[in-house]
Amino acid sequence: MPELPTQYAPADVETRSYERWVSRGYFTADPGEASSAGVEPGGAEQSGAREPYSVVLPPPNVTGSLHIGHALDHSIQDALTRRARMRGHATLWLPGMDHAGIATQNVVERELAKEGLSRHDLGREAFVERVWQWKEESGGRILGQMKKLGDGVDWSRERFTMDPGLSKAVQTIFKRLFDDGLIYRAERIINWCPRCLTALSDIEVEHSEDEGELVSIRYGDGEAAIIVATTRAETMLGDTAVAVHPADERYRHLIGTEVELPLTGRMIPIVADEHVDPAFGTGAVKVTPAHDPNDFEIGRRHSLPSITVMDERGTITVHGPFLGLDRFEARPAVVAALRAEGRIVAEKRPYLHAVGHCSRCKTVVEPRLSLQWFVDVSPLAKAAGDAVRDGRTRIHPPELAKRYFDWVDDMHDWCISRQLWWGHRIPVWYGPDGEIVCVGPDEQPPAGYVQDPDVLDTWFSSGLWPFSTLGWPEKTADLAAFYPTSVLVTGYDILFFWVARMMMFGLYAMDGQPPFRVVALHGMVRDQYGKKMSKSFGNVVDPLDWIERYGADATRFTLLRGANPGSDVAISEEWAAGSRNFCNKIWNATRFALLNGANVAAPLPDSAELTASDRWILSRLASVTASVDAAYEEFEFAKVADLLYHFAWDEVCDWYVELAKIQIAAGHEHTKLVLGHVFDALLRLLHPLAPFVTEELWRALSGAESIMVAEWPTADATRIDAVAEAEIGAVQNLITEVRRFRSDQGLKPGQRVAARLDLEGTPLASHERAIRTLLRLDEPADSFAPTARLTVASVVVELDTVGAIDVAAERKRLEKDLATARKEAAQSEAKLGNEQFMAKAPDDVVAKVRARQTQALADIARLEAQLAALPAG
RNA sequence: GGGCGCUUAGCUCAGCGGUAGAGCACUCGCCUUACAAGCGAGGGGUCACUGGUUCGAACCCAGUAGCGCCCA
Repeated sequence: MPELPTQYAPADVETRSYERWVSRGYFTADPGEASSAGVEPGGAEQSGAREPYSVVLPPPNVTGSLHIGHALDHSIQDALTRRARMRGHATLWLPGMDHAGIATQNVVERELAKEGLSRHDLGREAFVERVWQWKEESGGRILGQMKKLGDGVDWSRERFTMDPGLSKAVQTIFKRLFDDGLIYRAERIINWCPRCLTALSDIEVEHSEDEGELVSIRYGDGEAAIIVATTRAETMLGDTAVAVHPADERYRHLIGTEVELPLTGRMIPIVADEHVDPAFGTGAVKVTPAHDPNDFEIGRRHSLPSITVMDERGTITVHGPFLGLDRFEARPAVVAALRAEGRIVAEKRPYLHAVGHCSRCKTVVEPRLSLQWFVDVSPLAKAAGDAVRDGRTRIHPPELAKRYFDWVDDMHDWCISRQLWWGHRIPVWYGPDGEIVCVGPDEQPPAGYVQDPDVLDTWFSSGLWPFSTLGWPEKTADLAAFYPTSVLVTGYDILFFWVARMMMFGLYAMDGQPPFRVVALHGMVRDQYGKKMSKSFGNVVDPLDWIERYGADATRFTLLRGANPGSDVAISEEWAAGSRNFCNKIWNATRFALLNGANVAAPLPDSAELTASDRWILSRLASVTASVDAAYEEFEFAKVADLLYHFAWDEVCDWYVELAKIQIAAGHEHTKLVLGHVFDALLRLLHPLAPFVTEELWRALSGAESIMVAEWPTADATRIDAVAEAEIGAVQNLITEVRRFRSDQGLKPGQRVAARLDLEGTPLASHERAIRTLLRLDEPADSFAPTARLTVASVVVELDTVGAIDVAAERKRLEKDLATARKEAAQSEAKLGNEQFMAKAPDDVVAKVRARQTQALADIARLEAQLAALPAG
């Protein structure tokens, strides 16, 4: 057995343990051992069969790095999969990354810009080659972070969304959707980023309340004049109508007439449309079909022309004076020109309104009319909703399911083409005469055809993640064994976009089998004041920094200890230090057990051969084990961590270890077996939360290879022992009371005091030795002359404090206790005197109150007597 | 504008019908041979507000206020 230092040094053990786990293949899943039955996450029963338990890691963006939110997400998955392995499941935790089309391309373009180059200077092929180089570098950093965290992922199955196999999956499903008529090409208004120069889907647009302007403009003159309000005056150059509500009396006479569009001299019609809100502004709206999604719909209904007035960079392309101006320069210029003509009726500035921004670069998104590829999501979204409605997939916590339904039940068609170079190229080829051919993975395009230059949205490939990573479309052993996955662990922030997409594709590709049995959602990591972490605020925690300073176990434990289902996690430096202290506590307690010959090998004796202390801690262990299992079922990691923290520290360390010392000194050899058993179980229970420290200690304790392959403890109900729990509870109570007296009296902890205990006939009778030792009470000599007398639950303790006792302190104490007892007596008396209460409250509640009253009255009598007996002053 | 959630000790959060809890922070005393990253003791809360239901409400219901998130 190696000597353990008195302080746990995480850095010494973490790298070593991790490398050993990997080299021994503990993380590597074996589908051959998995039955196809599947198992509920958490697992209801410990089964003899190697039932599969599978989790796919939500793939981080290859171009980023792991932040503390990832650390939380990973800690949860690691805890679940480590426990599943210990429970005997054929366990897979599959890692990987996604190619993050826009983000990655942006990063590499920025690099190029430093060299004074653009991607066009390199050309598509060379640029993509360059992105792959960056991917290796950036991805490697993430892998290093995962190892530091201790992630027990199956590295042999690491995947990347651009891998050949996953690319084949993309092409396969594209072809299937295309052939089923669920992918189509159409000219629509899409979200366009004029900086990234690509289309975006709805979810890649972030809305914020921004300050803008609301300008009211008079179109036409005299009788025929009509006033419209807009936040985007520059788009008036592309107006092709004014719309009013058909029932709006103010404008009824104008419907069907034409009005002159200022600055342009064009005549545009006034049309009636149900979708105009008569209550908003003047009730008349300008219609710019090429630059607004709502206007586009109005245009379609009324067969209006679309006039595009900006190019892909947001530069005005029409009407002399404004030609070449950026859209934000054009806006004031257009307003000024209108004002010069006396057409500005009102201006409101600043005007708060919702503005969409590119989620990648924050540029204001421009609604743009363009030809793009779309997925018709209606049948897919319906299926995705139904799978949750009928319980094939459970969203946890269930309150969040509503958000999922809100999204999938009202989903717009999904724009999947991106004008980028980095990504999966759209597998559609165009013939010389406008023919369109979708090419499957094993097919060749006809000669002379040209492939669509665009690539697919990254979410298109990450939506396939739960099965493309397992080998789909091939019928692999992994797919058979591990799909559907047991649980998806992710933040509630991407519930609707990523999760919904995986649900849609999984159900579509896998014959109605959803990709997960459970979606377990966690919250965001926040700082100690509940504030969002942000670079500008300077409150960001780097997980690697914490791992270095407090250890990976402490970092993980801090996160898990705050992880209540679906709610945010607040963390701080001080709590990380607290977790480190806890690891150190476990370290030293186990060190104590080892130094005292804790024995794991031999079986535990029957209860009859054990002391009450032994039976008590084993009873507590059984309860705690059962509670931990129950908490895992509900993904209540905070509860798991809390249960084990308190059991380990308050019960095992503070009491059992102290009692065990006394038993060992008295020659109770079986204590070593109990110590061994308790620490063995405790370390195994803690292992999923704190893998490194538990591995190091457990190997020393057991002499076995690795705690990773040890069995998960089972709650032994036969060890539940109410008698022992009551007995030790009484011991704790007595000891605490006497310690309180000692503390009040200013007696130093180490100072020995003579005392007479009368424990005859009480449950404490067999614990006199422990009580005297823990309280440092000597046997009374013949000359014993007590100076103080305490009564604790009918046990009388007389002490000779050697010298005058602090009467004032004692009086204060007694008066405080007396006040508490009186309050208690008054409360219970009021209840017992209440006829309604006596008539309607359940018997056990009445009995409890009665017992409380009896106790309170006894306490009052005792305390009053003690106060009366105190010397004056 | 629509929807959801939150408000409990200084801070972060549990508790969700029957005596208000935890961690950290705070006060006092201790190097008591596993651990000072520790040990012992202690102080601290009209459970946002107003009504209602109930024998009994932090907990259930209604309303009010403040905060947060999502969607438009």
